[in-house]
Amino acid sequence: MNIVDILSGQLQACLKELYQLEADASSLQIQKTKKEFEGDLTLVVFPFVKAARKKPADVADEIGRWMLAHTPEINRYNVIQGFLNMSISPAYWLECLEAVGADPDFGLKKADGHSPLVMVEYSSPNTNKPLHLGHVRNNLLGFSLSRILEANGNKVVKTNIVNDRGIHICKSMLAWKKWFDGATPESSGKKGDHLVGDCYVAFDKHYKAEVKSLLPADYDSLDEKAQEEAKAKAEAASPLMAEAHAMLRAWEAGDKEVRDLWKMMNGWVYAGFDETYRALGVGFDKIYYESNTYLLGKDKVLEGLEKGLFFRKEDGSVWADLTENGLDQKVLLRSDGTSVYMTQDIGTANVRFQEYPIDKMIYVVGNEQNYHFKVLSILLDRLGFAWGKDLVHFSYGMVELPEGKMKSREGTVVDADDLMDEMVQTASDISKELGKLDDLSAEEQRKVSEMIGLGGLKYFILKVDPRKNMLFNPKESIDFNGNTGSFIQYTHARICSVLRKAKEQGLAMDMPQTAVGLNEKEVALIQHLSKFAAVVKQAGQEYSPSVIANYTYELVKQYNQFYHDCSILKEEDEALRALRLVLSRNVGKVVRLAMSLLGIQVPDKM
RNA sequence: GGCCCCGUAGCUUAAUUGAAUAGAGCAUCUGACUACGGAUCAGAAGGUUACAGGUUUGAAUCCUGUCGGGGUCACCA
Repeated sequence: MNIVDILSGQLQACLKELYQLEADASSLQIQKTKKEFEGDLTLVVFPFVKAARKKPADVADEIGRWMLAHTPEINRYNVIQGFLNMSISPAYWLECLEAVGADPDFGLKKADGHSPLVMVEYSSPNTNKPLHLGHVRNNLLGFSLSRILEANGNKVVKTNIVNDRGIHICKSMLAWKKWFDGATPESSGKKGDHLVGDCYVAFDKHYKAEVKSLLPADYDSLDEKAQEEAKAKAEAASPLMAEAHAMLRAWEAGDKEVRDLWKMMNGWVYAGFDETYRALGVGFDKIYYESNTYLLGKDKVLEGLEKGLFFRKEDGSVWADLTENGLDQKVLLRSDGTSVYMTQDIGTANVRFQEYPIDKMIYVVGNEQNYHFKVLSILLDRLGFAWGKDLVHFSYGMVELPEGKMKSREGTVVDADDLMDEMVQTASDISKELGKLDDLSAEEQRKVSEMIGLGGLKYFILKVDPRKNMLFNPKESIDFNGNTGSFIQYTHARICSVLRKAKEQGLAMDMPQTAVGLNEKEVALIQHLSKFAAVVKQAGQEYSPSVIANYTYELVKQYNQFYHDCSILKEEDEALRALRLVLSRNVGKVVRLAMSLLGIQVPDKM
């Protein structure tokens, strides 16, 4: 049992006895004692001062005396103003340390028959261009989130909805037909998604040139408003765009030639995406395609219309009135009866619910769609989906670059594949320069470089609070100092090395039976270590990998301080050495576990 | 303009959701190489948490206003 739970149980009894207070566990503020004070855990007593009708320090002292008398885990206490600092007995910390090693699933909760089924949607790419840095954040968050939810005892279905239809794909298709001379991934030596992305860029280039040629001769001399109008007119008159729209209509009508081209080009893209996903280390349990689901929401909307949940305007379009929720009206079906984005999401939700008994749905989608998901939640709830009201939009901020924003038009996007290659290459270069991997085979060197390069990238992105916009600096992310993935990986590799040497020398690595004294740093380390389970739980509730990341960094930092403070292998006191080896092994175990929740591999040697 | 999010050291960022002197890393400066892996460790310096009020025993955190940045307000997805 967690020490905080033990203390909070005792404190509840204490408060009842002393002040007749019924305090629930959540109202007790137990926190780690600041390092400048003596003690391990601190109770904030201010909330009880009123009921006790005494000075804060007196209340704290009274509670402290009671706790010391009734709680074997506490061996000392001191009071500073309204803060009660309690010291935990070393025997308890040793028990904790042993518990970490003894439980093979330490910190993880297994799913059982009663576990909720959570579906996590993430990635959701368009098939007209390759994945970029923004997708990387999405994929890493979605994947890590799924792992954290699993660690909390949920059954998780990872899902991806691929936006494989629409005008943007037609643009790529049209460009390929016109200007690419039958190029294929094989013939061009390009990854399929990149080739299709090139087509898209080519369309945009030609289209822009075309629009420019359609502008009136006196365009430059017009005022701003007139320029806008002239431009809109030119865009509307563009034959290229008209052709793309014609293609979309042909696609929707099931035109064989268009569909075949569409299938071929999407096939290229999927092969390319698979490669990127594999490199990133993410995956899915179920993939939905929008070409299969984009017509589905209509029935649900019409059903809602019949029930009087929605209303029809004179022109035939169907709307939801959200004014009672403080929002405005939202269109659900166009006047020609066709679906909009929102309708599709309703349809997709319906299909998912039929295929899986979902208890909770989590959408990992950028924060520019906050409004959309607010509306979706209300609509699903109205339509009777049990999880509609509580659907989670795991909203994350944009990734910016030191040079400014990523704009696909200006070519300042960072391509996911290029980025990963670059990171791995940098990791390899630095390792070689330092001569770290000299005794490994070329194959092992490549693997380790991959782990380090990708680990740096993943950790850099995951350690930041997902809600915030973040600045990605490729150079800093591969830094080997400070709060970085490689620093954590390095420490893990060194722990492995220590354990290897201990084994070679035949040193004991079991919990000593005789009493062993613990110094401050060791206690702090064990205390932090034993917090792991609580951190995983917290991360699951907040849906935030950054909680795990920052915890792991703190643990590794503490270990390094402990490591430099003592000679583990050269220690002469056998029992103490064994204890320190156990400590090292358990830190290694927890680091490996925590990193696996982030989807980051840790090498034994690097 | 309406609504939503954000503003923390020069830079990148934490803060157990309201607690003690706001914690790290980078960069800068100083120290430690008989290294069980120095891709390390110890230390210095750097803050009126955008600003102004308010609530509270206590505010980076909650409320109001101002300024600054972003997003969103399509019969696009």
